[in-house]
Amino acid sequence: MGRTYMDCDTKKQIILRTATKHFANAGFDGARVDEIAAEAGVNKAMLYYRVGNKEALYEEIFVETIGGVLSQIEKEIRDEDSPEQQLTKFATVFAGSLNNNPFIAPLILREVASGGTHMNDQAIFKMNQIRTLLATILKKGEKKNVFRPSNPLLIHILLIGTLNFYSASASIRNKLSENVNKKVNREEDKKDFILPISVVATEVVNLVLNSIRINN
Amino acid sequence: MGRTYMDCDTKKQIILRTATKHFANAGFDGARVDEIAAEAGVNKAMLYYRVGNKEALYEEIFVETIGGVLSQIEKEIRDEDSPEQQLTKFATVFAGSLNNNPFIAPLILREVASGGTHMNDQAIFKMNQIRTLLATILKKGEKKNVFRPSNPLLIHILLIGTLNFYSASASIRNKLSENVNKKVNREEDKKDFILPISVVATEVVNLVLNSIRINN
Amino acid sequence: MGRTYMDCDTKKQIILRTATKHFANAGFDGARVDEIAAEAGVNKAMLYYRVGNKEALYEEIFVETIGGVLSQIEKEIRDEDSPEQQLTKFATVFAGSLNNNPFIAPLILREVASGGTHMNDQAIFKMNQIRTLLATILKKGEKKNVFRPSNPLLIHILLIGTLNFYSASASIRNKLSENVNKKVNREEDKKDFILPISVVATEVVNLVLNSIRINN
Amino acid sequence: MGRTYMDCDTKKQIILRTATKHFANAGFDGARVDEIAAEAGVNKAMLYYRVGNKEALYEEIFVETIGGVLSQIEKEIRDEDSPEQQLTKFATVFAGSLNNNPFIAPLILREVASGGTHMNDQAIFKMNQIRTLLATILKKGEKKNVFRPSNPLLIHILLIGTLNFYSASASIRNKLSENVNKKVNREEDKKDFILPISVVATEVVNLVLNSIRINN
DNA sequence: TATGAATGAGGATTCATTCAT
DNA sequence: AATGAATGAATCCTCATTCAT
Repeated sequence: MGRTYMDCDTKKQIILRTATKHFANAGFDGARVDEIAAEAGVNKAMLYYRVGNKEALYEEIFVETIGGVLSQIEKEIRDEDSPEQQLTKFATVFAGSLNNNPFIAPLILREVASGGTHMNDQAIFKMNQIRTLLATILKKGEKKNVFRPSNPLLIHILLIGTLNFYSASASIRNKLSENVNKKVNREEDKKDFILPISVVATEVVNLVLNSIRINN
Repeated sequence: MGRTYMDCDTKKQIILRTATKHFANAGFDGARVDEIAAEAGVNKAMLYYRVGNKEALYEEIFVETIGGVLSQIEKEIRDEDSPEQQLTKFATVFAGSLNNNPFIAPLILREVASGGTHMNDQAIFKMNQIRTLLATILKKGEKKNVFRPSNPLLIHILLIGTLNFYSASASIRNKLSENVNKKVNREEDKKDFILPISVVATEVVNLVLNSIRINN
Repeated sequence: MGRTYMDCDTKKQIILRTATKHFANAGFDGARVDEIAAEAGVNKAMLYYRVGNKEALYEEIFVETIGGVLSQIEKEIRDEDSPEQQLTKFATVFAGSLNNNPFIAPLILREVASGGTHMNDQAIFKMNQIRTLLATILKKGEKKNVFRPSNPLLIHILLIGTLNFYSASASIRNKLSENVNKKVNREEDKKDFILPISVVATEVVNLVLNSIRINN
Repeated sequence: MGRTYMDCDTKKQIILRTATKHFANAGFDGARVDEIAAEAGVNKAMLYYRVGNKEALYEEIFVETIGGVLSQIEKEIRDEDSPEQQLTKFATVFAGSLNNNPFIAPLILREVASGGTHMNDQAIFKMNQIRTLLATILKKGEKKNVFRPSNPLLIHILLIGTLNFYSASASIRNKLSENVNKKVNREEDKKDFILPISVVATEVVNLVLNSIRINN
């Protein structure tokens, strides 16, 4: 019956969602299969039956997570947009993803920190597609003579690194801000710590545009 | 005899150095005390005798690592330097630290990803001092009328996030570049992936300076 | 199927029985979870799966053990018995329990010696019920004018302390008797050491009765 | 120098006193050599140098403790006393020892519970001497026709078991009394729990005397 | 005599994974 | 498909004891 299929899909989705949270919060080694199964409301053996093992579970959620970001960006960027518009969208859509799903940034940061230990080919492929997408935008701008030549990787890291770091650092920034406000009780300082990520995205992309844009 | 003291210091230093590597590579949960002890060439019980436990070991190496970066920056930045010089030094010295010690960036990224789970007060304090140092440079520039008003946290994240991400992503970038070169065998692309971090630092700081510098 | 349930119960029962022996023989700190699991024929992880941890295991067997004694006494003492009969039964049934289960006395003595370090509320409650039961018998005797007023705690300790001490001291008494008989080889002395606990119970309870009984 | 010797003796005494406390409170397996050394203010290696090992330390304090009780009883009981006086003194002096040194009872109870695992020949010898002493008093009473024939071991256990149990159970009785008083708030009940051990000794010995004394 | 350092052999507990039903 | 039970291989940590000086 369709119902059974739907139930299955749903259950799998719940497992993946729960696993994403645990892997993001605790890392691959810190996450506990028991806890994931319990929180997802499925029997542990069932989880293995459906997913394979911890490694496979991780790979699945990682690809899914990165894939989500990629498809979001691809969906929003139109061919008819100007390179400048496309670059801006790249940053803001990425930031939007991080904002909607707070587990993306920790997952990426941990994976980067570990040198991609747990990334499979699919994950590498999708990460690369994101990078390629940005490079294409920049090349297109160069061709249209609206962007100066630039190092795409540098700009990629600038955007992705900054936004991921900002997104993931929310709770550390909280700690730091508490630490600050104990001593100096300036309201302005406190405000600086709670900048929305959309603003960060805009600022960073403007910085980049100011640098590579060719004005006439 | 001084030699005895030196041996002790050395042994603890070896433990800390080895632990730093393992915690950076595998994270708190992924690191194995047994492996750290074995690689450091000390008895496991000895490690506990000197350090306390895994948590304490981690805290110690984290504070030491962050403290090293901080003191390096503090040492290099002179009062007599112009705000622009100071800002540049902030970025390049930080980048230099990451370059000399490849374990700094992964440690920071993981800590950020975990929301600072394993950071003690000392660590928070030192991280905050780095942030404060940058903010002070920016404020000074504002006062001297050479910098436009800016959000210090934003610039902090921009510099720190980008550089940490770049430093830690070395091996992932390798994977991506291999992936790229399999298909398209352009030498130029390959070059883009092996940019030295000092260059990244210079580029990023120039981006920032172009944005906040007041020209006359 | 019922069989599955029975198997489970049986396995847990085996664990508890084995643990009781080890805790009685070696105390909480002296007992080894590994040995208990091995002797019970279960995997160590299984033991944790079923019981929780060493502390919980101990608490469980202690409550079970004390509970067994209590329910035995409660079962044997009838309302229609005279206070004198009830007091006698209290002592003899308690002694019978100690006789049937040689681990009760060591468990109690160790717990008393440690100040109840490992006793949970349930254990305290059950021990108290035993005490209350005796006190009730004595009060009833007073009301019926067959017992003189007495300190119930004193009589409690007299009965319980003596019987526990006697039960647990079996092997030490053996050592002492060997020691005695090496020098003086009197058969009568040897006999004194192997008095059955039921006799001890009768003697002690008669002592008490002689003291508190009101004769007409 | 005599001073050095005195210092040594003193230090050894401190070690033994501290060890007695720890072995009484935690048992042989629960006691920690580190803690004993630390609390005694001596280096752990020094403790081993002076004492040998944990086993030897335990044996030493046990013999010393039992020996103290024995010599106290021997000192107080006079040949010229009547058997009745001697029996009374036996109980009260033993109770006095337990009262002065709260570690005696737990040590004995634990040793009894473990079947004398850690008792050496000396300890057995001294415990036996206490038993012999009582038996001698009883025999003497029989010969003088003031005591009925009795089982000396039984009376020994009655006195020693009760008093040890009472002494060691102080903190458990506290727990029970708290438990009682939560529900029934009768002052009299509370009083029953804090009977001085000297009273217990008198009561028990009177019970025994009433039973074995020949009245004319 | 005195001590900080060192260690081997455990000891409690956990965890990913599989099995039996 | 689903689950409670089972397990081997760690994993962190401790502790009595010894060593080097």
